Amino acid sequence: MTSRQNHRDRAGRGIPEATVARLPVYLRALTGLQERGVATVSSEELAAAAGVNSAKLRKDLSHLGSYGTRGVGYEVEYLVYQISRELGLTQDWVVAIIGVGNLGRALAGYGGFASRGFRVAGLLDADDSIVGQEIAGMTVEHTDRLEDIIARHGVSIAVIATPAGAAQGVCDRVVAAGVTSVLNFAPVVLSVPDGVDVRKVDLSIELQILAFHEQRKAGGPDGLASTTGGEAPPGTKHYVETVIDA
Amino acid sequence: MTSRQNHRDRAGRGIPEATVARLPVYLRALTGLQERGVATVSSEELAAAAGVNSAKLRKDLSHLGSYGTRGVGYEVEYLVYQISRELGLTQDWVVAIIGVGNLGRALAGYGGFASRGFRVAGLLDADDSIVGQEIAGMTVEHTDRLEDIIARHGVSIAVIATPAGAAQGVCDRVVAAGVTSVLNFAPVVLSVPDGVDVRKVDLSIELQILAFHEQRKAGGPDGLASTTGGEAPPGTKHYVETVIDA
DNA sequence: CCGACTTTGTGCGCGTATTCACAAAGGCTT
DNA sequence: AAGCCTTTGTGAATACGCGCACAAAGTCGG
Repeated sequence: MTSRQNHRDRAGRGIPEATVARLPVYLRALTGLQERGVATVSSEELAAAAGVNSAKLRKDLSHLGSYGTRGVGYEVEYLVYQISRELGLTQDWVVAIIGVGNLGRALAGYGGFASRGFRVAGLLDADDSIVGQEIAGMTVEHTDRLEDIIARHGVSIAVIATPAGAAQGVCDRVVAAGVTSVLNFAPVVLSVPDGVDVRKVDLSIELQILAFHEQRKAGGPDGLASTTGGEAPPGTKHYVETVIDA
Repeated sequence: MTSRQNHRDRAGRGIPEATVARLPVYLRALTGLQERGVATVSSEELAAAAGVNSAKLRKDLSHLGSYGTRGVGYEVEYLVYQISRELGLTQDWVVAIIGVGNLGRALAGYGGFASRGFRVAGLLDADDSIVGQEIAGMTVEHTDRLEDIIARHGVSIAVIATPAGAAQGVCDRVVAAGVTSVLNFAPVVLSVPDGVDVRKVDLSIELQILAFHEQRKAGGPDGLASTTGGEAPPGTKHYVETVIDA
């Protein structure tokens, strides 16, 4: 079906999502090696640095048509370039941060933006007491100007750091204004039209996943301070009134 | 092999990881419904609210032995309790935040902790100019006291928000002090002994994944401003000297 | 120039996750 | 009380990701 050439396929356009998610990790490990002056690295070493299986690493790299040298390893500088290129880091991406609360402020000051080809073109907030403030060398602007700023600077990635209630509205607006990638920090499921990518970062979810495993280590939901099997059976309307607020 | 009873298995102890990762999303959607006074919900509705396929939702819920009523749906309050219990949110988990920079401050002020059974027992930093500051109602303590605080408060989850260079050291210390769950915001791969869970939140990686897809939408790595197929062929030492710093 | 050694690239089998599609179950109407 | 209608729970098919293990490829020492 898919025209599968076996020679210089340029790895096809189909890099698995799981691989894409690991490329930034490899890249980070590689730039670390580069700074230490390492010229070549074996899949074993790089895999260890990235915390993955070496076969997985090799398969990942093979997807982007990368060339290692058998018996030697991979040339660090070349790999850095290849991965950067595949990830689109050889060009600049313009980012807008919407919502300048504690988190937005932290993001604005985050060094990881500028250093990797992401340029923050605007900080926006709906709160008049925040608009006009100087943060990380930028002046916070009002969300009224959102469409304007997106258009003028060619923003293609929006970082949403607003309260949950405002997130979907902001999302709709940035998408309507032409943004096709959204990084969402608000604890809501955003709905977007096809063709728009959303990635979610959710502290609360991560903590809950950790709590699950923590509980399991301690002996499962009925583990410790529980009765000797005499819980309220399913169906019994007896559950604790612990209400979890938003 | 695995004793698979077919009646009241209590869903076995084996909830798939992918399911666990979605339970918090369901829980959030459910508490939203609860606040709006909704008493029952169908898998279709809940799935829509959580942004997943309804069959997946039903299978997920079936794993925790949950009981819906055919022809009706699920009782919201009951599901909230079941999921909370399964995730371990019916008990409190004690958290310490290490690293009180911009991000640490934002985390300290994040409402999602207290509201869902996570109690922040300490803010710690190695910088003397930060130690002693009052943040979100807590006094920042020196990392020297880390082991002390973990032991005294029974911290089981450590949130690492230090610079990259300090993260592994801090991680080793908290693990040695008895912490078995780590939420890592530092851009490094932490290595931990078996039995310790680490989850990673990494802004920079998320952005790079978005950039990848953004680039693809624009026509792949060679898409736009590229030559008509006349790139430097692989093997040619010709790559751009764009150096990406740490 | 050759042989031994190292390391890549990948075929293959396995386990997990996702989705469809439908029978079973229960409520509700008449 | 009977049948219709809705919705769950799950078997089965498909897709995906992972890791082993090994042949192919290339280097390096003698």
